[in-house]
Amino acid sequence: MRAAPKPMYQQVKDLIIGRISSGELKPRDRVPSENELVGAMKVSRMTANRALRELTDEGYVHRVAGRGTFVADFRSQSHVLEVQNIAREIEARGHVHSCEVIRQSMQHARGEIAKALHVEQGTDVFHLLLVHFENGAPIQVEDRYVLAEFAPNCLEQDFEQTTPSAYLTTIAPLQEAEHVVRAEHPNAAVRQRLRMSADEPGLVVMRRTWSRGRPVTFARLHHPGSRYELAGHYTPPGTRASAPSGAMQLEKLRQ
Amino acid sequence: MRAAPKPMYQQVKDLIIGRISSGELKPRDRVPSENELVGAMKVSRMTANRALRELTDEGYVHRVAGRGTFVADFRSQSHVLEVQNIAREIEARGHVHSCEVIRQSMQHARGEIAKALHVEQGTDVFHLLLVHFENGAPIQVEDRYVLAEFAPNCLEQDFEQTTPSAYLTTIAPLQEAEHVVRAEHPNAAVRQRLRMSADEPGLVVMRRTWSRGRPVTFARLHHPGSRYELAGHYTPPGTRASAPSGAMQLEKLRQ
DNA sequence: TTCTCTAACTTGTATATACAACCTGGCGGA
DNA sequence: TCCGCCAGGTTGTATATACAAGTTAGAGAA
Repeated sequence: MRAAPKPMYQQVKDLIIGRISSGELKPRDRVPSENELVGAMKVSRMTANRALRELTDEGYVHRVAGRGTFVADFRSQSHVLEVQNIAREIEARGHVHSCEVIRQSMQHARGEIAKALHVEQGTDVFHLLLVHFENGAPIQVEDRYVLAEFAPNCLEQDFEQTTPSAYLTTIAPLQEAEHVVRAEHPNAAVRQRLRMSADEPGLVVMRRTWSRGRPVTFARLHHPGSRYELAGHYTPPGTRASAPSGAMQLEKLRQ
Repeated sequence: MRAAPKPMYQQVKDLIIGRISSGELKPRDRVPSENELVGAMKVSRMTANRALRELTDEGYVHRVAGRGTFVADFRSQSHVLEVQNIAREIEARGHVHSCEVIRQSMQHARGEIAKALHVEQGTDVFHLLLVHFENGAPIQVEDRYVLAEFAPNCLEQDFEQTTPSAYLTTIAPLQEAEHVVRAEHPNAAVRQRLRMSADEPGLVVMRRTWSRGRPVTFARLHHPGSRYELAGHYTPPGTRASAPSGAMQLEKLRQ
């Protein structure tokens, strides 16, 4: 059985993606121009153009006529981060975000953490426990584990200034994300940090993120049900949205 | 001020999208071939090819070499329906889905319903109230409003056989979706139908869907927190997933 | 009738070429 | 020195052409 040879435009795409995934090309770095690819890979300019254009659609790179092609800032507004950056979300509402670091330590992964990150029991991981505030009111407890190998200088970061998700995206592209949303009563420790009453339901987002083909971080995000909700708006690519800031409108509707 | 003329490939795309949105072209209908577009719109074949190729990437059409281009089945596995079809979701788990219709009536939209659907107070809407069961256990109360003008024969449907969302997608493409997820205590009526205990938190998904540029349906989906959770897996387009059925794995992780 | 093969049409890819618009650095003049 | 302009590189689009490969309908043979 012979593998069908990949089309040239796909080979060009794979080359660029490979350099980005490996870290050889970092965000804002310049990607070879169409003409350079013509010379280097012996393809026509149209083929190089198609490859770079598709990489643009897929969010890997960003092109400016007259200047060149550049590795995209990981992932400016892509789905992957849609739920992720709570600081930006709060600021977008015009409110003040602040954050308190409860724990920032190195641990050995055990049980479900090792399982979630696909590593052996005992592998080094960083454990972060933060509380995020919106205008002074606690709105999220972030309980996060990060593969130590992936983010070696995690302990030196000041997460009261930069959220973990913002920090992690500066290290490498986040390529896949998985989340599970659940309603449940938080345990006493979380409830106290979120200043929730005993019978208030909590909204928990469990989130796992991949980079370079393997899971690198796993987080449990606890929210008070009375003060937090998740909103999403999906438009098929290539359509201009017809809903004027739709999510905001729905947020106003109370049952 | 002169509007810059749109590029030809975009004009071709707009033409096809227009015919699909208007209903002139229905799912599985044949779309003009590249050569027909060359003749009809005076463009080169490469330009027609680019237009149809991008429409493929965006999920509007589906192409088969040798046969032609066809309007895609709305929306086979796109984001828009990701959360939507609970019957398929339950069957995918190998469980049995059943459904009980509590109410199926015509009403006049008032208050927040009229607001959510962007129509005048008193506009005709259908009100559906269903309970979905997984292996006999109630798992979702679906409280849905549908614009009567959009789905005139809504009262004749047997929703115990076909879920409303499956039915609605046969009428017209669902182009945009918006949802808000919230944890809250359900009211007594919902709690009773879902056989929830008094202090069990509920997971509510409020969902609004657009077709042909306007909102056509608005639904509140109530779930018992102990038996239901939302899972999502995002992969940037053009990447092959590296997580083996990732969402299923995370589902196993209990705190 | 039934089967086979071919002609015609379809998409998928690749190249060479062309022109427009945009951006930057550097040269030359004031 | 400072400013303006232009050359050359970059992307964006469009066309004409070519060949490969998948599909189908129908002609023609058995």
